[in-house]
Amino acid sequence: MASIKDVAAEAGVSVATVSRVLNDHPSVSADARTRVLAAVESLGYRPNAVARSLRTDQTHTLGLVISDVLNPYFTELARSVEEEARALGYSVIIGNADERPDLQDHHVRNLLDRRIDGLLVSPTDGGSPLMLDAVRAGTPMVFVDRWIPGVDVPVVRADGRAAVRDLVAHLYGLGHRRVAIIAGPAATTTGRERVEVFREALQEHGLDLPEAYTGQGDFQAESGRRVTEGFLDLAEPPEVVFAADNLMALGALDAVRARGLRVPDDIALAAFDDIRWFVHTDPPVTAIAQPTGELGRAAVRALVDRIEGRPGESVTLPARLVVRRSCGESPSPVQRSTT
Amino acid sequence: MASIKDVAAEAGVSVATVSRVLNDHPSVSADARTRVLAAVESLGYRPNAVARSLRTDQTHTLGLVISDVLNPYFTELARSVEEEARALGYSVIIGNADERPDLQDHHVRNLLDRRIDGLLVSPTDGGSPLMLDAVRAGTPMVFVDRWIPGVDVPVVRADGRAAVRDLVAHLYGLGHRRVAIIAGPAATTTGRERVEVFREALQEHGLDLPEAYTGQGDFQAESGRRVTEGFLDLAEPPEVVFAADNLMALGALDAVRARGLRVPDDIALAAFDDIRWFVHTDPPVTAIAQPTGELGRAAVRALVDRIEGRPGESVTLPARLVVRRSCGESPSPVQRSTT
DNA sequence: TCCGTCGATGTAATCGATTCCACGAGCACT
DNA sequence: AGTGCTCGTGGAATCGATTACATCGACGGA
Repeated sequence: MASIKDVAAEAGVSVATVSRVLNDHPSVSADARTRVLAAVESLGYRPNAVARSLRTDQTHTLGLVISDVLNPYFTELARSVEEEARALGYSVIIGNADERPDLQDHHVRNLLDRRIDGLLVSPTDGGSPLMLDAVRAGTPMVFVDRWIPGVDVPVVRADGRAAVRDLVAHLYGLGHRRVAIIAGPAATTTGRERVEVFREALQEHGLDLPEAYTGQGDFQAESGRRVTEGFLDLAEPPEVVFAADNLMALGALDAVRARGLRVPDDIALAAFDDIRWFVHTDPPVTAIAQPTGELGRAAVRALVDRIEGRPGESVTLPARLVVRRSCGESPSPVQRSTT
Repeated sequence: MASIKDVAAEAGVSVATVSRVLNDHPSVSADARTRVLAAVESLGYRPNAVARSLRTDQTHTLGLVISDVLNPYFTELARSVEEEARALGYSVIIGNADERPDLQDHHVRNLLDRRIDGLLVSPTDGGSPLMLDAVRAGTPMVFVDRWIPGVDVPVVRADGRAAVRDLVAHLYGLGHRRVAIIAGPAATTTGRERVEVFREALQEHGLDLPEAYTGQGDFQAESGRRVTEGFLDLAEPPEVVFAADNLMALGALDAVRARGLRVPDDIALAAFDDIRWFVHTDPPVTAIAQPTGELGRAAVRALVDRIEGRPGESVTLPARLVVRRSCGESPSPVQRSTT
């Protein structure tokens, strides 16, 4: 592959001049410029990004460590992140942690070794020493969706409080009283927070969330299935199950279907995270929708701000309830969506 | 960030010795080794992958350019690719072409500029000059799922011929005679091939696939919706629609639902690519399942073989039909799956 | 005419690693 | 004792870019 030296030789100038043309530095003659460009063209020269990065100490690359690629919420996030980054002149390297702290660390280490300019993370756990070190060392970082409390890093996330309150009101209005949750890992902020917010909202209606009705999941489908099985095995199963993410809701559907039961007649279901498929499931699933694309874009903007020396602020956007049929038919015509 | 020089100074040896320890070269004394390792530890030193790549001309990185991240088939593929690559000591950089040739070229160029060791592509079109140049220049490459005919690059893919034949037999057995397809872009091999195979299978039953019943889609949901609308507007709509991928099937479901019609009573539906959600859609969708994970792993193995100087062969694995309820109830108990 | 300035260019240092080559010490063999 | 190993080590070149600094010619003003 042709290097800058080959171009210089072909154009009959020095490598410095070639570099100046390529980075459109002002002081280069029109004549030299055209000769260099012709040489670039004829050799099919492309600058070596590795060499450039070594010299300039910039890779124009962002690292994105997401919790689970198989989760449509995160793939949509990844997509919007890449789009916005591209618009700002950056590329993105994605690492999939698969909800495993060790894999998360593997990817963070790998990305740091590659000297990415900044890191976007939705942490799977309470904060590995590795990540804390990176923050301390001054690596530009932004948390998205989930975060690590007590670390001075901007957080871009959705606030589900109002939507969860709407959901509980909806459930209450349909007559449901025995309500259960499939929680995410307690090591994650979203894992804890969604349970707390849900419990508070229930209390406002005088309902509580007993131990037996809080199942511990890990945000992946299999755990949703397992926890739901447990609920169905209880002497008095819940009337509704709220899954803290879409994959655990999928697992819950699996469990219900495996027993030959029906949603919502035998047991109702709601989920955090709305995805396109929920419109077409049997029945369509009531869910809390996050402004996923906007979150991804805001996170990139915050990170690039940090990288380029501007402040880079936290952003919180509201989530909203999308009512469908999985919790039962509304007696009154409340807001109903089919999209 | 500490460099190899800092480590050398701290350990009281030369950079050459540090490098030897790090790459466990045999001829280095036990004493020097322990001093170096201690220095590495105390400085928290991590080798700069950028510098290393520049010197060795290896990045230990594979590029993966996929057609659409929002397609669960491709995210599953991406996941298995990353897993296998990691096992073999490589990282993966994913580029999402979003079914757009220009974006595909953008990513290919970006990856080549980064001097990735090899490229895994499922091309969105018939072959951009850029990609052909890369092949000619000797970049190790492997096509996965889709390929470009006439280019000497290993192809790892599923053969859907038998499964499509099974599908047609199934449809025929259920009494369907007016059969339509939502095709993928003619510029892609899978786009063309699935139509041809389907048409051939129909002919074996004496059925044909008229022009009006072959809709042109682009593998994305919106096109599936649009084409299905067209079918439903016909004076004599088809009895079955076969979508050439899962996203177009989703779009078809959208169209059917928007008219207040039901699958399979008003119109039956089948899809290429099976995904978890198809079990829970209303109704569960009959689909052709590819061995996605195995394809991803085989593709990585073939690519790494090429990179490391071994042959690296094409692989074709069979797809299989998974019958569910979206084409109507089987009169006879044929193979039926609920998973 | 001379000097200062400016524009265009080249030389060489530099980034952080790897690796070829040279060198000295220690040891075995003759 | 001299020769020829091997082993451990350091010096320095190298990868492909960017960029500080030096140089040189032209030109304008005094």
